[in-house]
Amino acid sequence: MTLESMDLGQRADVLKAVADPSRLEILEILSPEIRCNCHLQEALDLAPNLLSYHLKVLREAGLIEGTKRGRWVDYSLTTDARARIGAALPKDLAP
Amino acid sequence: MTLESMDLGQRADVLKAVADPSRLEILEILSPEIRCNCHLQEALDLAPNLLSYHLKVLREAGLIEGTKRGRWVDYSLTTDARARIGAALPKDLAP
DNA sequence: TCGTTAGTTCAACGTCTATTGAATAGTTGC
DNA sequence: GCAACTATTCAATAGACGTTGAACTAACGA
Repeated sequence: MTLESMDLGQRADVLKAVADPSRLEILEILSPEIRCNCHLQEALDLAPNLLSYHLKVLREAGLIEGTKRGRWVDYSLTTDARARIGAALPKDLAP
Repeated sequence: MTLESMDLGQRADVLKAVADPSRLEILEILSPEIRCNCHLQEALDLAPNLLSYHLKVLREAGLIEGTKRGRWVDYSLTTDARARIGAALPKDLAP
C-alpha cells in the first residue's frame, strides 16, 4: 500500500497510534537513534507487558520495527515513519 | 498556555482530536476556507448531533472556532491550528 | 404568536482501548 | 539439563470514545 492511497480510516489509525503519551515518548526516544527494549524500559517506567503492548501498536502502525539481538530487541523508526505521519495528517495542515 | 509548554498528555489530546476519520475530513474541508455548519452537514453525511459532537472535540482541542451567523455557525481553523498540531507531534518527526 | 428549521445538549448504549496480573516462549549462564 | 532473566502473549477489568435517539434552545417566516 502506498502512503498516498491511505484512506481516512487508515490515516486515523496511524494518528491514533501516535496519540498517546507513552507512545509519543517512545517515538521521541527512537527519533535520533536505535534503542533496545531495555533502555525504553528504564526511560519510561512502564510495566514490561504494557511497554510491549505500546510497541506492538506502533509496530502495527508501521512506525517502528524491532530486530532481535540475543535476549533483547533493538527498536528503531521505520524509514517511512515521517512520511507515514505526514500522509496521515490533514492535507495542508502538516507544519 | 504556550504551544511549547504542552506536556505529553496535552499533546496526545490534540492528536486524539485529529485521529478520527470524520474529524480529519472536517479539518480538510475547513483547511482552505471558512464553512458553515450546514455545508459540513451535506459534505459529511453525519447525524446533526454527531457532527456537533465532533466539532466540539475539535473546538476544545483549539483547532477550530465557530462564529454564529443567524441560524448557522461558520467554522474555521484557528490561526494556530497548524502550529498546535506541529507542537503535538513527536519532535523531529514532523514532516 | 405560532409553527418550522438549524444547531446543540443530554442520557443511554455498545465498542474499543489502556492497564493489570498471570502464563508462555526464548536466551544466557551455571 | 536447569535455573534466572527478558520479552511477549493471553485473559480480565475499568474507563474512555463514538454513536444513537430524544429533549432543548435559538432564529426565521407566515
